[in-house]
Amino acid sequence: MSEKKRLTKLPTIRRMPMYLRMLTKVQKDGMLHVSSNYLAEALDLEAIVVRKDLAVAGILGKPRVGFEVTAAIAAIEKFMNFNSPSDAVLVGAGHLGQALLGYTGFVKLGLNIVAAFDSDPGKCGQVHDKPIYPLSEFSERCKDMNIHIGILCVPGRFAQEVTDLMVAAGLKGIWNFTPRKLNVPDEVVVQREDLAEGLAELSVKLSRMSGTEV
Amino acid sequence: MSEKKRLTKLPTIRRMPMYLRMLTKVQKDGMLHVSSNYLAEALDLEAIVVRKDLAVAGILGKPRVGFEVTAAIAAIEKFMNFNSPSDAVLVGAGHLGQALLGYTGFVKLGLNIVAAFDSDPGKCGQVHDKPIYPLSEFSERCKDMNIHIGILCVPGRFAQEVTDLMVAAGLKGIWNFTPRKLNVPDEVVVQREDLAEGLAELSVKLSRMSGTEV
DNA sequence: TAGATTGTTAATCGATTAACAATC
DNA sequence: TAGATTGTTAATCGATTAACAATC
Repeated sequence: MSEKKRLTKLPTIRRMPMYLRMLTKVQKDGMLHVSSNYLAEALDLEAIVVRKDLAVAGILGKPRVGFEVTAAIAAIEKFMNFNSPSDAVLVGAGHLGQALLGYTGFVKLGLNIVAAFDSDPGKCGQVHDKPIYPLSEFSERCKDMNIHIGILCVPGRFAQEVTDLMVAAGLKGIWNFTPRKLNVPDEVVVQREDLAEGLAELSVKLSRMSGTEV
Repeated sequence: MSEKKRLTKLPTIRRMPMYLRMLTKVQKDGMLHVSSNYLAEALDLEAIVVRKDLAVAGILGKPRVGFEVTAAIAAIEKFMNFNSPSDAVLVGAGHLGQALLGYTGFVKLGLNIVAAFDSDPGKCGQVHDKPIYPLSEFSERCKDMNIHIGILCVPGRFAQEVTDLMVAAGLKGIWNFTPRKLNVPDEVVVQREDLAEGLAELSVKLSRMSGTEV
């Protein structure tokens, strides 16, 4: 029903982890309620943005009181499906790969990295309590574990090759940390993560600051 | 002059590194000219977006011919100031820090990471040909080297503390890889890099794919 | 010349921001 | 009650997309 219900805009979606983090902090601090104004201040946003975003996740506040912290946390987790984490695998256990592998915060955001793969046998073994397998075992293990999400941390020149492997193993989503465009079938989702974008933004903001307009 | 000239929109700025990469590749392949259509196809964009963006960087093409590859590369590099890299330092030589330290692609984008710092003496030494100094030497070394950009890769709970150190050392831009909001004076620019945003986007796209609308 | 590809100008779309009545 | 804070509705802003004349 309501098949054509309006799709939530992406900027709002992308802000959800921020709200969740801040609400959790605020909860730890013992606050039972929080105003949009408080959250906005703490997150460098406008209060109206916070209210609109929370409304999207089904969170309504009370005038004079604000938003109930615990309920808001629960609502975001439900809305974003953070409570039923998906298992994921990572390919490319270099520094970046290991950094992601060791980051414990993803589980709270619905992502559970269960294993990594690397073509270098020397990298195989155990890192951050996560097993690293030879890439040759990729397809078999993914199917065994019923994996749907892959994290791509290999050098750019191997990006498409490993992507093909991921698609063949039945993965449905690829988090792409290489600066390459990946060719995938329509039913596979690719999320690019290109640090160069942020760097470009930073340097332009800096030159604007110092007067060297761009 | 033209102090109030229109500021280039950020989305365009963020796409510049992509164009530069693709143009460089195309150049290596021996192409002298390239059409907006070709670039769009290769980068998953619309041709009109490519043309508008390139125009912003001062690159004009010729009907029937397209854009001159070498000139376009030069124009982007000039527009983005990629040719005069800024020296930067990094704090927090964990896995993420080391990954950034080892990534050679930043120099082409105007960022030259010259050293890292870590509070753990065990981490100090040399990584990827870059020196890692004790954090206690931060301020002195930054001033000596006339550094203006800092990359923050420490655990979240140290984020503000190290930020204060950076500000005190005279840094003007901070690339923030922690999920914390940083308090800085007005004249300091902070660029957030929050992987959780991309992850949230990916998981929503995935659930949309599989019918579980969000 | 004919036609591919450009830059420009206008239209659309989507997100943010503003204004304000509702309400606890 | 008075006033802080909400949700809603409308206005603005900015980016993308569409249409098309210009031109090599």
